[in-house]
Amino acid sequence: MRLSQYFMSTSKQTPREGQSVSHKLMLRAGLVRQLAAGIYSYLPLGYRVLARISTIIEEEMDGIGAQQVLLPSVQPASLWKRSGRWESYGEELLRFRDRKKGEFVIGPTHEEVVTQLVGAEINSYKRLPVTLYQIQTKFRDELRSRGGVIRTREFLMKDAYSFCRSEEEENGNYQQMRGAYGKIFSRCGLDCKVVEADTGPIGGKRSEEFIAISPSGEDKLIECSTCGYAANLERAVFKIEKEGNNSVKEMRQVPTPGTRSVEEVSRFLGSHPRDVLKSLFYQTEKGLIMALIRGNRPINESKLKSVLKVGTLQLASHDLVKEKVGVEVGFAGPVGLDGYQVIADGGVMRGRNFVAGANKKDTHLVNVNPDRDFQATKVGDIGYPIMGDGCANCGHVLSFRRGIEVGHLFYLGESYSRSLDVTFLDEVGKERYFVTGCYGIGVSRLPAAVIEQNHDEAGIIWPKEIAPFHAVIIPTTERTFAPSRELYYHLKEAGAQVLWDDRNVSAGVKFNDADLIGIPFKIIVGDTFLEEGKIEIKLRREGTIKKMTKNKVSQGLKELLEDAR
RNA sequence: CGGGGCGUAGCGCAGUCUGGUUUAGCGCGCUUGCUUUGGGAGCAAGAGGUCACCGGUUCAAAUCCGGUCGCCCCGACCA
Repeated sequence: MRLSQYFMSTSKQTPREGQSVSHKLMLRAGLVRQLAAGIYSYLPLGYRVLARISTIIEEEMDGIGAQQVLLPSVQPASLWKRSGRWESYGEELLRFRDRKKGEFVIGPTHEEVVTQLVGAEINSYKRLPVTLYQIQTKFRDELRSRGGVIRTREFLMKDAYSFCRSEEEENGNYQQMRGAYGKIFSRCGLDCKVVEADTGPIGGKRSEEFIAISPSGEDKLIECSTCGYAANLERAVFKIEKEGNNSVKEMRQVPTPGTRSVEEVSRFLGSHPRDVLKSLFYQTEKGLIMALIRGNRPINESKLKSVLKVGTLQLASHDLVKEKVGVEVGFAGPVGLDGYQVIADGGVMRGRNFVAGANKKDTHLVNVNPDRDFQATKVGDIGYPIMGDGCANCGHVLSFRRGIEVGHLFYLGESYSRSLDVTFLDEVGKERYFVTGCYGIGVSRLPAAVIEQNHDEAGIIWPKEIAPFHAVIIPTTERTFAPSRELYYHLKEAGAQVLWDDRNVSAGVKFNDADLIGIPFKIIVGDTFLEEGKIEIKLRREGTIKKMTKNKVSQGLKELLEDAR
């Protein structure tokens, strides 16, 4: 491609919207442009990267026998009503009506469509198992998009769905898919960690995420370096620190004027936050409940939801608590609290002599002890891990990292085939529900994740498998323009993906643009060629230069593409 | 949805507090010409603006007041 004709615009300045490294670089390199909040256009350079990533995905999916399809993004509401997600998916599901007033959605995911399709086509165990996949645009009406292309409302996703005869068969499928995902991300040049994950609104029994490690990622994960346990923070289980065997003391009231937060109370009374009981009221469909946890640990609301077996959960407002319970927030506690469920974190039950609200303004209780002074309705794990917590398997101290979720594996079991009532006939002629799994990759988020892990001050450093072009030919002076042109046509004919920077600008501009857009190799035709008859190939990542005669360049490039990452 | 910020040329910004000194300015980019060309060149001449939108106050509004919309960041929520 001649650069003078290419629809590319690079910029020295970062547009105001750019915050994260990848977002800034994607805008400066002209890969994407924003059209509206969370909605992006891909320019030729950005699209080429997506196309190369898609090719890798297709190769690996085809490699494990998955078959590519294309499903509609506009889907009838009736299908979503059947699965129950018309109600449960919430505001994120974009709904609209057509001219005949029929209700539709823009698909945020495709379990309904694909399950319906397979159910209609396949009636016999003889045609199972089957895995279908597509690379297609999804729309989820996120509350807030962020990080450029990392969290958008419209995005490109690879989604695969497998239909099996048995759990065992689906397990095998899951493992194959997990292997393929590992290959895909490593070919894209990503350093990923596989973690146990929360299933979210997709549902199902078990899931794992591939997280691309990056400090600017929005997901947090914990890892154990000893036994290898790794999990998304949302899902993480952990071992709580051991407790000293303190003797139980006599409970008494103390005045604590104006100290509401755990921090204020612990400072006022000179105790550690872990010895203060954080008592929070939540509003649920089962009414108001109190969640109880030690003051140094945040509450994990999704765990709380599952302990309570409720679908929605919201921290109750100060006014509501005052009105219903008659207590000022900040002075509420479990002692003497009648008529409300108290859900206590496991850690609470092990402690002794806590500080807790006295359900009386400006007053707390000290030496509060579980069982003696209050009863928990339920005890469960409702906390997030914090620094210093140990691995649930081996007890070793856990470490914390951040990352970008790039892939997600779900073992669904029969959940969708049951809710949509699709079945096949097994070997003995019995009607059975399909055992399914679904598998996603955030395709349009991948370039951002790759850039987060592969860049320097000058710009992007594309791993060679997903680079938009392998090399850019740069004539540095007018006198080397003609030989560079000759080389360009020669390489193009040999099948190389090359850009030819035929623009009438200084060599510095060409070098800087080539670095910014991250092309792996710069093929420089300059003074060295005039003086020694040698072309230089400069490696983007390493910065090293290889010199060779003009007729060796084609072979040289081929070799470089094979060994460099 | 709660909190914070922003909206002036294609992009980045100044001007807004304290209304009039501006024909709304600067840098980058863009166009034309000449000179340049191994790491973001120089000179000269140009093009480009409903100051987000609607309404109000005023002799006078980018500037003050009210409303609306859009976008970004933190949180909540979520692949």
